[in-house]
Amino acid sequence: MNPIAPHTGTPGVNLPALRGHNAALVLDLLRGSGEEGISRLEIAERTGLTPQAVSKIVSRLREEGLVVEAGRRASTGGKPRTVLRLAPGAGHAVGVQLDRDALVAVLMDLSGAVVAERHAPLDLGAGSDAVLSVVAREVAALTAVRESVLGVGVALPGPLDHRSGVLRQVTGFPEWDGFPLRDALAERLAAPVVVDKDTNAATLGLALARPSGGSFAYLHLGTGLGAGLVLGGSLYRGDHTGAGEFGHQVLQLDGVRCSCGNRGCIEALCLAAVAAGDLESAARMLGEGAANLVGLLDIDLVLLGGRTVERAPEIFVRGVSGVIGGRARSAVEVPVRRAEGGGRLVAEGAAQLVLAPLFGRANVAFPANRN
Amino acid sequence: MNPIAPHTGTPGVNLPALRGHNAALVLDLLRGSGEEGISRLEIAERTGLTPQAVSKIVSRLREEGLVVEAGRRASTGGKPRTVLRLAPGAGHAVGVQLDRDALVAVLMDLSGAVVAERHAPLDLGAGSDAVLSVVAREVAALTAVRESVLGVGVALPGPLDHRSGVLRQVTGFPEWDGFPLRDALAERLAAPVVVDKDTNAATLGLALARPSGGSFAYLHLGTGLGAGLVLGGSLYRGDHTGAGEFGHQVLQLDGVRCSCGNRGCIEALCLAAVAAGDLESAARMLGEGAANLVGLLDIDLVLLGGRTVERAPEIFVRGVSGVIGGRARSAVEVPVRRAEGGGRLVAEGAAQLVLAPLFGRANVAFPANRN
DNA sequence: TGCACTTTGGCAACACTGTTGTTTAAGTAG
DNA sequence: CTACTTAAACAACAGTGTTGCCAAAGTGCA
Repeated sequence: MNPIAPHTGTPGVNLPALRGHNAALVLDLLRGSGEEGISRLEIAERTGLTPQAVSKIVSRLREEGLVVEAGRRASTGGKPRTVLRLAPGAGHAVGVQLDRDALVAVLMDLSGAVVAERHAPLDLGAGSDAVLSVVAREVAALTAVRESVLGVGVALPGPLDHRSGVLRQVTGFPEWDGFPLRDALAERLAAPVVVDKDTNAATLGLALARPSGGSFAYLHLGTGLGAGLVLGGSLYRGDHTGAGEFGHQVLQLDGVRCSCGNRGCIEALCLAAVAAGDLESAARMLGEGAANLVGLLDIDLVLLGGRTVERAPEIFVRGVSGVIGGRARSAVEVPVRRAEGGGRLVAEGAAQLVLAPLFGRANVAFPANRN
Repeated sequence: MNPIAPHTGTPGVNLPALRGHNAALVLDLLRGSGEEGISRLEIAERTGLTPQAVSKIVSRLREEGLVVEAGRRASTGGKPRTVLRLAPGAGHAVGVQLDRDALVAVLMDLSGAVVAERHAPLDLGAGSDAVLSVVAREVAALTAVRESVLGVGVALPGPLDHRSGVLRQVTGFPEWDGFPLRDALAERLAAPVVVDKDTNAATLGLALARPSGGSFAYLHLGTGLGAGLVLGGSLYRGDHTGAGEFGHQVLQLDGVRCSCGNRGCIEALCLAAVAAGDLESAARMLGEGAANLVGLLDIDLVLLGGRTVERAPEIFVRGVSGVIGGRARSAVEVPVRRAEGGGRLVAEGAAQLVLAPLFGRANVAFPANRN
């Protein structure tokens, strides 16, 4: 790829791009292997590259300090395999979740482990300057001692364009409409910044916690209802970062009026049931929407999260699972589970917005990717 | 990629794979340029490859007979650009549509033009032997004089696994359940065969008719209701070839009973309205489902097709467009159009199942891809 | 008609990729 | 201690796109 004259259309691949791709692949396998580690030959088997190619790639990564040898496996009759692991301290990313009334920030190492965490109150309606100041303060506090901070990922509710990092109208806070959050923060922090929707960030975090490949949906039921989609192993944002508009799916043509102006939106139905204290009913309606989605996208797995789900996870898991199982047009059963991660899910995902490109796990254009 | 020991996980890329990728990219641009052609420098601009790299690639493709020079552009003050075109006769593919009562087969050249066409009656319930005989006869008639037939694509209704080419229970014809159509046909025809759902084939055909990139949905309303999805420029089949199950999306929780056992499926609602002669109402309900899908997947464009739509295209386009426009939560308008192609859409798409891999436009594993 | 200039595209040398063939390292088994 | 097995590195290699340079083929103006 020519970095000077940007091309249109599908990119051609040259040797540096090839090298980067394979290196990212190896790093991703190392990341996925976690504490256990992985040997060169296992990497070769999983990538289809020759052992010698893997040796060369690993050798380069070791020189860069991203990979370390960590013991050996038991012998199977010959020389034992050398275990490789990601050098966790080689890089860090900050993830920030901006919510209506609170901020959560984490410092994450390359392996995905959270090494520091901060919480602060926030008033998203207090104006951009005030909000940016809080963010800058918390980020500074997290990165005070650390070097090698690769960038800052920011996740927040509401529609936005993750490529340009410009917000659209955040629900309830019209003053943010058109605000170039990414560039403003990047200048203030003097670090690369990536911005995305909170559901997308959470979903990315969940995606990276699983082996690559496969498809799942993350349904988030809190003060609103949204979804994140992972299709074929990678986060699907849509062409305008608008994918995952799950809450305003119409489930009842002549149903109750929703704040969006339509009738019978699943969000309105669900939240009405929650307000009435009927969580079982809310779970079943969520299940109907989930079943629509599962059928449409041929999805393997449904994960549930959000404050309302956390109030009674078993009820929601059982309810959603029941409806999907009842529809079951395919032979394969689709498991429904509660999303792990709890209150830090979004902030962790935000940090992964920065790390994911290193592992070839993001379609996000990340400014630090110049090489 | 090592062709002997198949790997698991994301594939590593080596020089042959890189070469193949870039060659496919160039071929796809040539295909997309159609009659007009495209010059080496334009290819370089669109791929980001250097002009010299494009020259080398084009030179190889010309040696293989896939590309020819065809005149020159007007000069802009210097040596005029040489126009390149795909050599249409360099290869052909056969596309076969199997429907409940009829067969349509086309012979397509590399450029996507149909050079021959056959229609025949068919009884899909007459048993595999009888059906295969009809297919073999029609394919033989089409390929009698031609050489260079790259393979045969077959599209038919009902669920199946496109990777293995094994049918599942075709609606209304339980005797096909588990039949290995791809392998059986490949043996009988002594040619590579690819099998896919009819909606997927039609959608692939539509996708190849547009510039690469972008997302759209093709909604097919005939005796049933299905959808094909193109996300980020490539056909999305889902992990088990089950994506596009649009018809059994529930739109009315307490609605009329559907043949699938549920209540309020959009297919049941639409077809009931059609049966009652109320096409406007059917169009609006189709629109509600389409709007759900557009929001969920952030889609750019909706194409409508199928026998029922063809009865009154304007009504459906207007009805669906009205509902989507009314929901419009994003700033961008989503156009709704009738799918071009008419009765040959599926058969043409079936042929494209064979051709698409040459242009890097398919995630389908095609046996002829050994290199 | 001739000359300067612009633009396209090929040729040659090059840097660097993963691959192949071979060797060394580091174990187990008898 | 020897024979065998397995892992990983070393060396030579084929082949990719890139770079630098030059020939080809036009336009435009004196």
